[in-house]
Amino acid sequence: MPELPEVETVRRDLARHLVGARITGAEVWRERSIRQQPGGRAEFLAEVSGQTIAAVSRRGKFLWLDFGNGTALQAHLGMSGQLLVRAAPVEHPHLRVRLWVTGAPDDTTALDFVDQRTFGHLLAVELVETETGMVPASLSHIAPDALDLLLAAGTPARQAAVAAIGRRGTAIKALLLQQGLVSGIGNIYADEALWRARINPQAPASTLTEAQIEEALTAAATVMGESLAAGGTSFDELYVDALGRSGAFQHHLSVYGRAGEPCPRCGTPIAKVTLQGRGTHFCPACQVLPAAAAPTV
DNA sequence: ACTGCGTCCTGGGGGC
DNA sequence: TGCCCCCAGGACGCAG
Repeated sequence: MPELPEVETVRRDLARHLVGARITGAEVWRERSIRQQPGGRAEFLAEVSGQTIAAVSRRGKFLWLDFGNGTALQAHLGMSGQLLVRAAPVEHPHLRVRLWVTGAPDDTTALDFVDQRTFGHLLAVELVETETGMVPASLSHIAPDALDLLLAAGTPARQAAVAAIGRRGTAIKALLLQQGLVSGIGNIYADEALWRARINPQAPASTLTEAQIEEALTAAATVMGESLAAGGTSFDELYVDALGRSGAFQHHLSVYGRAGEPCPRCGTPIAKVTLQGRGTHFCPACQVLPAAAAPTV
């Protein structure tokens, strides 16, 4: 499942293979993959055709091909989306959209959007100016991402994120997943970050200290940084980079997908519960609920 | 305003 | 062997 490290890996690949290229045309096989385009297929084709890719940018799990003229092609990979650069057309059962390009830095002639579960999407958008640069207008509600917040430790943006989280009575894990508070964290890295910070995922954020919330954010940024260095996490074929290569960080996960296995820190079997509809992994011994949040029986 | 659940979608895997 | 049901989850919509 692509989260920040996986999306950033893809972004870097796309920047290397596509900056300077011009989109000559597009084919849409699955209308659902461009479902957010108000004018549908015709508008999508008109907006991307003829555009030159000036840069590839990212915020959280969203990335966009910046056309350098105030417009862009936004992409979200959802659960199973892949953006694959091709030297020649490749058949794929889950190919949803193909962009044809010319003038790439190498032999790339196509960018394929492959998406088995179709939770991802492409959307031609306009960019708006923000304090962090030009971003798609459709993403103005998406917060700065976790890696930005790490770099900005101690700054007002980070303090604001910590305060906004600490005000809420919701389980800390659910808040880490809310892209409007801090972006880029998904189910895997939320579990990993909270294990590293020794915080119970079900703990209401308002029962945590400011230092604990800081630690959760720092842990999220740290684990995602490590994953980025390993090319991301690939559980199956659903995540690969833009050249189709798998990542390696799945071998370094401490709790996610390891229910019943010993906690790497204390040996206690890792527990798995459902929290707001999401599989949640934690060590019941290392990650105890704060007394203030303990259930009153 | 905040909270939490349902919905979308597909293929793989478990169970019978 | 075959079939059916459940499961995975990011973002958003909606009800309470």
